[in-house]
Amino acid sequence: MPELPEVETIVRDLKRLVRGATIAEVQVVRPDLVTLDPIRFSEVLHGARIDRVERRAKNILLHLSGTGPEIEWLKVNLGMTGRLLVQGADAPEPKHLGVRFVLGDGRRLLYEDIRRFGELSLLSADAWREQEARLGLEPLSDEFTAEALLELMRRSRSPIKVWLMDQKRVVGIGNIYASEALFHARIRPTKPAHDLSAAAAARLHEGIQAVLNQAIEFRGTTLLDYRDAAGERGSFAARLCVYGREGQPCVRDGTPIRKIVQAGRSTFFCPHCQR
DNA sequence: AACGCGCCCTGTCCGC
DNA sequence: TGCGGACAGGGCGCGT
Repeated sequence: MPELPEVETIVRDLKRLVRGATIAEVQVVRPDLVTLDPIRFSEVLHGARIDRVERRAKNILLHLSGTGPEIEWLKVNLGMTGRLLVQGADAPEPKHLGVRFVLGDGRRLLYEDIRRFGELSLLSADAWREQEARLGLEPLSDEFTAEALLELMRRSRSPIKVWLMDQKRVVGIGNIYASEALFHARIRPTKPAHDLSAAAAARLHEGIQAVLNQAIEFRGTTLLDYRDAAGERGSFAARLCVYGREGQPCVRDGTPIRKIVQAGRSTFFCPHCQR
């Protein structure tokens, strides 16, 4: 579901809405969503303060104080259908509620997840450092350059579209933005990563950043389930060039968009202008 | 080591 | 209208 732009939108919302808030009470409605024993999970968070909100890859990170020395982070991965919603005390609760955080001022921070592929985990500073070390480059950071991208791609024979979705190299790109970035760069999704030229790497670098930044501007892509922290949809879906547009004319040259399956996921591209 | 596949789960849509 | 199957934004663990 949520890729970097959607997670970034939620993180920006949460910074505004819950930074500095205390957690008065926690109820775990769906125990399979939390990594700890649900009773322990609630106990640890009781009375904690959310002092920072960050994004790394597709994870939302709440930095906590008042949890004791063992636990420093609440990491939320939204999976396909996860949502983090901030609501007033008497707003109706969502149907697929997973975890309810009652805040000090009475508002609720709610984790909802229809398919329950998401996960909430409590981590020590060391445990998070270890996980974080296995994640690839942030595509909107200064370390992500066309040269770095080219160097990383040289090591893999994977089709470039599949390669882009692997969070060990570059993070945050999922099924929608992989197709979109390749369209912008005019690169065929089936091309082996190590076959891309320096010029293609430069176009892909530009395509990735342009697509992600625009999607953030439009508060993400809502196909069906995605919502921001206020429960609102993103509006980038109307700007997608290829994703979900099989058979419709390419916005550049009118050729019908094709859909193929790679590593079990749908890929969309223009067979004429993506070579 | 790198890569492909099945699977976790619920909801929706399409063809018969 | 009902029913089976395919498919949906992610990521893990398994086998080769």
